[in-house]
Amino acid sequence: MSIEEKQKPQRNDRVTIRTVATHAGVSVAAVSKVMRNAYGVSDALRARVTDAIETLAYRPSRAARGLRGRSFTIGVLLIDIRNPFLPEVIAGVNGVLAPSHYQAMIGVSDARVQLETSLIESMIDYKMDGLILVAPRLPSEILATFAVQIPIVAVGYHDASATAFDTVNADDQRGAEIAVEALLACGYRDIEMLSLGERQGHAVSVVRQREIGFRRAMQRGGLGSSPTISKIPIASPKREEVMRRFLSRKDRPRAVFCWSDLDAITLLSLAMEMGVRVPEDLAVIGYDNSSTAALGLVNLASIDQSGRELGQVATRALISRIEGRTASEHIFQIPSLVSRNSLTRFGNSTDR
Amino acid sequence: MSIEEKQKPQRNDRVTIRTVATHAGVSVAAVSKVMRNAYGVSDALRARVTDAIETLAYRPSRAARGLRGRSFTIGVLLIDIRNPFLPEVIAGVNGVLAPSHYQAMIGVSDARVQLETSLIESMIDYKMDGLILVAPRLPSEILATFAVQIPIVAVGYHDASATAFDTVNADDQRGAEIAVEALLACGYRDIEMLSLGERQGHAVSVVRQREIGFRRAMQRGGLGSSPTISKIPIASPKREEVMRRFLSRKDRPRAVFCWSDLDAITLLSLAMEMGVRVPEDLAVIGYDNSSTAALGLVNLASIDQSGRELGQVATRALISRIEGRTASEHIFQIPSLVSRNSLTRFGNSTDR
DNA sequence: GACGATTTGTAGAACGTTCTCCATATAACG
DNA sequence: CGTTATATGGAGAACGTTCTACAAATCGTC
Repeated sequence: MSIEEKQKPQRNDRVTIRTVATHAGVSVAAVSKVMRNAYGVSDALRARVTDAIETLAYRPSRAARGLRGRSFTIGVLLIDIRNPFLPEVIAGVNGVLAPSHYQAMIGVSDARVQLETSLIESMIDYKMDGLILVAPRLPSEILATFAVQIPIVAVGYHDASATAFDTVNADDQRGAEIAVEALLACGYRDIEMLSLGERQGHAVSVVRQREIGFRRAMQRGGLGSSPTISKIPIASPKREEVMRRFLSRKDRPRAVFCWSDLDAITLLSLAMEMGVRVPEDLAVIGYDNSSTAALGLVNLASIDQSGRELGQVATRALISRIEGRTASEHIFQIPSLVSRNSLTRFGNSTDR
Repeated sequence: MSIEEKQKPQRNDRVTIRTVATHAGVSVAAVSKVMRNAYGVSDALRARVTDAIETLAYRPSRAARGLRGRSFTIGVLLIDIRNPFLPEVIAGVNGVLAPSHYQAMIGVSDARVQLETSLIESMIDYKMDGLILVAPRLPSEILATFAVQIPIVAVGYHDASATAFDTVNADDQRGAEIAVEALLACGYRDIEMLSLGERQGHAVSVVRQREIGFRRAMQRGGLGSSPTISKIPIASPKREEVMRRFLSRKDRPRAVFCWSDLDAITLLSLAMEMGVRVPEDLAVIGYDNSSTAALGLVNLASIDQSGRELGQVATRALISRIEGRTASEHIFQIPSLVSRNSLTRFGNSTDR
């Protein structure tokens, strides 16, 4: 006896392309032609078939489609679903896809390379039409092998030399520069970056790019050739502990640039608890301009990189690639500063 | 000429079950049997096939599997990806699924019934093995028709009388009661609820359930038979305006229960901006115990309903249903109160 | 050593599409 | 009217699995 024993009570007679064909009194091929609006269909035939489709409420099986042709599905891979920046990207993707006949299916890899690989493989095995990978961890060579099998657009993945797939990025180096420039403009000289302590941090990741931008801007501002970059672990318990230690350091810098709002907001919160005044004692600037940062309660200055727009652009690129483009594209968006109270006390006296 | 013209440059010779069979010197059926670990396979054969699979790095096509048998994929449908509660549910689902051979594919309906329907249909058409619907908008009868075609577990959908599908819920009525009881215990008598202004708010939705619980607890506390419930629109611009108006009402209540942290946090923020002190002028209690609520900066009391746990339970229920259970199950979790400064000033004087 | 029972492996028909030929029917043209 | 082009519809072979039926081999058992 196998474990896989299953009963099938519901002999749910599905409406297939054959049902439609019979009902309309035409061949299966004819129906298929109408569905794909292929060449060689008279108006009369089309009308008849369309009618039958309507009355039978026929939907082509995606599984069967995938087996033979295209499935009209695009796969989206997210590293993480907790970071509020990622949902923004999804919103952008869905926005562009909504009026089309494409649909998005999302996989979440939780930053595990193993799972990331298997999800990408699954999406290929489903014969999806294309993939949008948001901040993937896999090295470029691996992505290239996948890209042979399926059109791929990588978002938040800095590899402008990739020829097999497209990339869509905000200019993270520039974003970090803008942050530093803003801090400099406020007169701060003693600046540190709080970055992400990744294990396999590869150069293509947005975090590393921001570090590069940070270093360059600091140098350009004449603040030494190797400014301090502290790493915050992503795991929860140690994370707060490290931040607390940072805040109570007696050589704590006057201003800090965080790689993400996620960290910046936690930092703000801990600062308040520990009696470190922001921005009087410590100026903070984040990255992503998440909706939480915009709250009056939080009031965190941040670098805006419109995830929604990134999602839109990536989707359009993917569709154009699905439709035949083969030369790779590497698109850049320019981020911008959103100044708020965590940077410097402004004119409007919202009492915090 | 059709629009659908596509070139196929990559004749990427896929490793199929046939390749494996040839390589191992056995029949296709034999390989299939090993894959499904079905009855009637000798150890020798199994070893040979497993070897071949290994060396060829064979992965069965999900599309083809879907066409004939099961696809080992379960679909998850989210109304919304912005509400940080939803990602928690996903985390729970992924946690349970990770060690199994199942994978989750997520669709986001953005609360549009149209899109919700078409995503569910797609998932069925992909021959996914089961569906987890998180707070679906579709009426129960419609879900029942879908449930005939595919195992379904609905999360955050109060219909204990459904026989065709399972439901997994936190007891939202009880949650609201707990919130009111907490406010009563603090001595507040003048309590209002800020609920969600849904268009097609149906009785099965969590929001309506919380309203019911709110009403009952208020009555039980002797605070009138029809306590005030204000509706906050979900659309962004009007939303803040309505909240501001609420805050500046001169008959503003002493305490307020928000249907979601999402609203509660915005309210807290606007209150600060407008000089309404929390909790001295207004006590606030939210729902979901999101990570933002836990921030010292926000310090919002909230009802905890562990989305992660909900996701886990739902996934286990779904798997058991996929594996043959037919009687429907309706599972309840009991939410709990997380008390914080927005409710009443506590002993620990974190200066806010 | 004959005969049923059991174990092990295979052939081949689905599943629901797409899409490449073909076979007509009709139009155009000299 | 014959010939060629063009427009329209259909047959049927994939696609990569699963799974039922069946054949062959092995094992007891009397």
